[in-house]
Amino acid sequence: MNVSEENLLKSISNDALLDLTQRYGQSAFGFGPSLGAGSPGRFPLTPATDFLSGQTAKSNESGGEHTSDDDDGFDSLESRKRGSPFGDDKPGGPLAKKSKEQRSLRLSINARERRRMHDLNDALDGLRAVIPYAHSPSVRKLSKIATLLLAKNYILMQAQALEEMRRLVAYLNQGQTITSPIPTSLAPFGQAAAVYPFSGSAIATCAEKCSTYSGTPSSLFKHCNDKP
DNA sequence: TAGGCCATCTGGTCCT
DNA sequence: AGGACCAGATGGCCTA
Repeated sequence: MNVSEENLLKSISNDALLDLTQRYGQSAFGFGPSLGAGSPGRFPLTPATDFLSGQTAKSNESGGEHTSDDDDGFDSLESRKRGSPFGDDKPGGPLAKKSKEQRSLRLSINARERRRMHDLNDALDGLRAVIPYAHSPSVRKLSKIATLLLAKNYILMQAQALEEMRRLVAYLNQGQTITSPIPTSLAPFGQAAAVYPFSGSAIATCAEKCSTYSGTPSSLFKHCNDKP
């Protein structure tokens, strides 16, 4: 991945954070409105434990979700519905010339693989559910690769936010007081503005970001219906 | 219509 | 031996 793509993901994740903040409020991120009156929504802290527990719950769900679809009936049905590229249940298919035992084994392996991929997709859906991005019907579902890249960026940003908070706590523990509102030049929050490279209006449109990173040949903008 | 994304099948490899 | 994992191939669907 090149540098511009990383910048792009940074912009997407920050936009997504703002989107969630606006729709669900700061309480959705695990801290109250009293923190940082001068920068509302700038530091959406999600406790790592919550994030992890949410994933675990989803993982358990998906684990027991597909325990009954490993029969051949499901196999054929799904193959037809999705459009099996090999048509293995047709008379002229590749499995037709194999013995009944081999065919049965192959169908069993196919069903297992299908179930495995479904579990993987369930896990990806769980990841999409906890990643802050626009979940509205007008926005296309994140692709698999975009989901993974965005999740990575989100984790990095959360780690950075946590580090900033630690620094702020350490700063406060030194016995110094901070007047309200917190000046943007204050060290712990100074980097927040650097992370979010767009206007101070706190609502950066997709169009704004697309124009900012217009030189980036990336398919990740496909979810954006607001291109300039 | 081309390209992106996806689901599925398949054979190979590794692990238990 | 059986299951998990992986990558390649293939075809369907959707969008620009």
